Amino acid sequence: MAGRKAAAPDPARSLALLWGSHTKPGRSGLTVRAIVEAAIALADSEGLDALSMRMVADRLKVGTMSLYTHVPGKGELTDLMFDQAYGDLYADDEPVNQPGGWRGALEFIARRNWDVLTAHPWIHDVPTVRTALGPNITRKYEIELRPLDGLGLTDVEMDSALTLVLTHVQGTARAGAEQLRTQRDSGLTDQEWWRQISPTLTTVMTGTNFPLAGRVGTAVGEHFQSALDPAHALSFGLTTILDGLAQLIASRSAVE
Amino acid sequence: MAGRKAAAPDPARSLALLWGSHTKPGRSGLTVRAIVEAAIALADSEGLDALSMRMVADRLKVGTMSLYTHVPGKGELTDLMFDQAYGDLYADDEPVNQPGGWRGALEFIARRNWDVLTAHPWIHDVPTVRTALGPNITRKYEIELRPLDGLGLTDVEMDSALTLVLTHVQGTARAGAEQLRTQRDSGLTDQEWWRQISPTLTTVMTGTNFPLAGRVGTAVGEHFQSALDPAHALSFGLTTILDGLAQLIASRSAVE
DNA sequence: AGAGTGTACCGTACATTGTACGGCTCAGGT
DNA sequence: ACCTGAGCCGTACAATGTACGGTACACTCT
Repeated sequence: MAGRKAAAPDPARSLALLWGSHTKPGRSGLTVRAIVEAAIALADSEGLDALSMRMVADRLKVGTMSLYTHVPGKGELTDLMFDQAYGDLYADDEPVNQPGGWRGALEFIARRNWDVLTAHPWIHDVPTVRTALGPNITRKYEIELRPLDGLGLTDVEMDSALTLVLTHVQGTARAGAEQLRTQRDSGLTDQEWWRQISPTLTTVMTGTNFPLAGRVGTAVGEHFQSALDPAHALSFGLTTILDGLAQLIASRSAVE
Repeated sequence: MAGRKAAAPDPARSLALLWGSHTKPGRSGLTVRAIVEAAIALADSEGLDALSMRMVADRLKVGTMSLYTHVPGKGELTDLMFDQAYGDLYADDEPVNQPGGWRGALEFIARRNWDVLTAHPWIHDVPTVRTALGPNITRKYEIELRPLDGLGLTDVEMDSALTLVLTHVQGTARAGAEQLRTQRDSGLTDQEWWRQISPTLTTVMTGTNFPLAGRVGTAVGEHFQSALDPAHALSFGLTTILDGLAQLIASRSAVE
């Protein structure tokens, strides 16, 4: 590719795009929204790498370069896709309404974020740091902070706690997505793959001595029929993190 | 690109490469090790996307296609780079020797992993699930499990606890790396960038109402001079996670 | 010494990418 | 009826991973 990275070169332009309505169609019916939706559909099934401007254009029965009338480039398009993907995260229900107080709310947040990341695994490949200012993302941040307000935490602590939970969900979901993608690409399940490399591995590892790795790795493999079980990692980590946060919150309300 | 993804098509071949010694040079002095080291050096400074087979070959004063005599493709090369990057993680010291028991050991593990990820940010872009069987990675797993053995945890719990810590470190380091890369690509610090989009943002957000997001976001921004502070996120999250693990471990030894 | 052989090396070619550039075409205003 | 501007798009280019086929060198065997 000859052009730039995936970073959007003009942040102000991106912002305007993000917050605009984009409902007026051109003379062939092309809309920013339609482009974004087509791109998301393709990315869902093919991945972000496989997503090309040509593919999006073909799906919309439009010339490739017509997309550039509505969207400055691929970077901005992925920004738009990202915000859009979080569009109806909390459309039906809110964390703050869940039973179980802040703990139940954070579990709800984790679950919903997990669902989005599972439905749109390409999100992991979007550079997100400065994109976090689209309307849906901002709204998401607002809603997710609510159950943490009024617990005695400082503002910075509220953000840290939320970030911790979201980072955990993202990391775990990413590992799961990678696992799935590898299985799909290779056409082999973890078990089949393991069986295929097993002889080579034993050959190669004779003379080495990794007793703990062997014991624990085997235990994990037998327990989950795989080297990792994302669902288990999610719940184990979440429980541990919430236990830790409970201590922080308790210490704060004790002072109060 | 015309070829396949970044996934290695032949796992057994990859394994043999990973565990081989690769010290015998060809008639132009080319070695697998030299190729991997050149690739790592380039990736460190330019990133994994910018790393191309041509660049590696140029750096080694060799024709591009000569690399393919030693390495099947780019996918396998990144696998090798990955394992190599973790080569001397614990060369001088081991987690189990640290003061502070399992807690001190996990803090040491987190710190060392953080250092590697900071030195080699491209690691975040390597698909890792099935690569985790190189000699250095296996050794790393063995060493990192040691401080968790004998605490009353099951084998699966030991793996889960370690995975939790490593996932946290990785997620946080990734966010930090993304932040740095965005700054470098755009040539703008977070503050400059914020100043640049600020007017557009206020224009666009008039009429919306996000009191919490505004309050907390502002507090975070003022506290860290940025939207996120990776070092703080690392230590906050680690403390919380270790507090949570302490409860699990205490409950196990109470039963014992 | 000479011949033969396998392997290291590499030049060229191709499909695929994002997008710059410049031309075409049509809707709406005058 | 004509002009203008914007939507649309065909072509071109630089860069990518690597398949393919050729070249040249270091051996072994006679």
